[in-house]
Amino acid sequence: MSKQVAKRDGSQGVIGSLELEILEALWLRAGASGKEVFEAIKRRRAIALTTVLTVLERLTKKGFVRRAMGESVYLYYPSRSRDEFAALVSHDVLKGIMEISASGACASFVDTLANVDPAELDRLSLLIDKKRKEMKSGKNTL
Amino acid sequence: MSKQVAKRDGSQGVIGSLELEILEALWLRAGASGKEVFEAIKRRRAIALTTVLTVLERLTKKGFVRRAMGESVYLYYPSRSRDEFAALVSHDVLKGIMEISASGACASFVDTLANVDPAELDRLSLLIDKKRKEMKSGKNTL
DNA sequence: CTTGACATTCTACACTGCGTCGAATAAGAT
DNA sequence: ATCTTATTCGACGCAGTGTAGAATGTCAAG
Repeated sequence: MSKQVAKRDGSQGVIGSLELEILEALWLRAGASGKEVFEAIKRRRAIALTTVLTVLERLTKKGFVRRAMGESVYLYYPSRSRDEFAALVSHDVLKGIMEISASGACASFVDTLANVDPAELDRLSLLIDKKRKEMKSGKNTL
Repeated sequence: MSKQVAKRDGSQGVIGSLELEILEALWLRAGASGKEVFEAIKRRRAIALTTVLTVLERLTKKGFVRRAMGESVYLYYPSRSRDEFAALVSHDVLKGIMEISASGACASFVDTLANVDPAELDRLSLLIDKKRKEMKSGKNTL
């Protein structure tokens, strides 16, 4: 139902902060054990091992993390690269926002990108051009 | 703490589906009474008047809607245009996603935009150019 | 002044996602 | 068997959202 910026109704509103923290840890250290991830997070703040394990499990259930038995303990791997992950989680929310107002979304996107990583503006331009060509040629095949 | 795609911890994960539905109603019909909004929503699905009123109040509290006394009943107005709203709610989530991976966010953005509103791609190009100029000139003033 | 009709506010329940863990259980090592 | 470490279960709390009935306020007709 309704546009997709919305939470509830199946769309899962991005991701939680600890989940992300843990993903970051795994991107740095793929193939870490639960305990290792725990140690990494613990360095920054108080947290219990089981908390980390629980979240690791939830991430696995969501498909963002994959688990495999190591020599003696389970090891966790991010199942998507940073880029893939970012693209994936942004898709729904982006779509929802664009359906409200594509131009508003664009404005906000450019502003934010200019703040976060100005150099990326150039690459964005190239991406757009590439996309346009892609669409033009695609049109004939449809 | 941590990046801002996350919910909880202050970032408010976009917006709910009914909230959005009601905002849409107000964008079409600014200055509607609670009852009128209710009628509009009711046309599409079963819902109680008080539900609509409650959400209208929450939206008011969040600053997305403003209320003023009409001749005999309160009237509700969107306090931001579609565009403004879209830009606003996208800002945080965009920032969070870009901090994970700007290039992933860009890729997803272009793809999604191409799907939702291809014509907007051109305008996005222009926006980027404009932004770049703006930044070049701004640099000297800093 | 009393009664109704309508408008607005209060209060509250349910459900979900996420952060948070302790307790229970399993699997080895000694 | 027992001690240790790894993994799983089950729970709690909290916030945001959808949901709406009950209570209260307001005002005009009788």
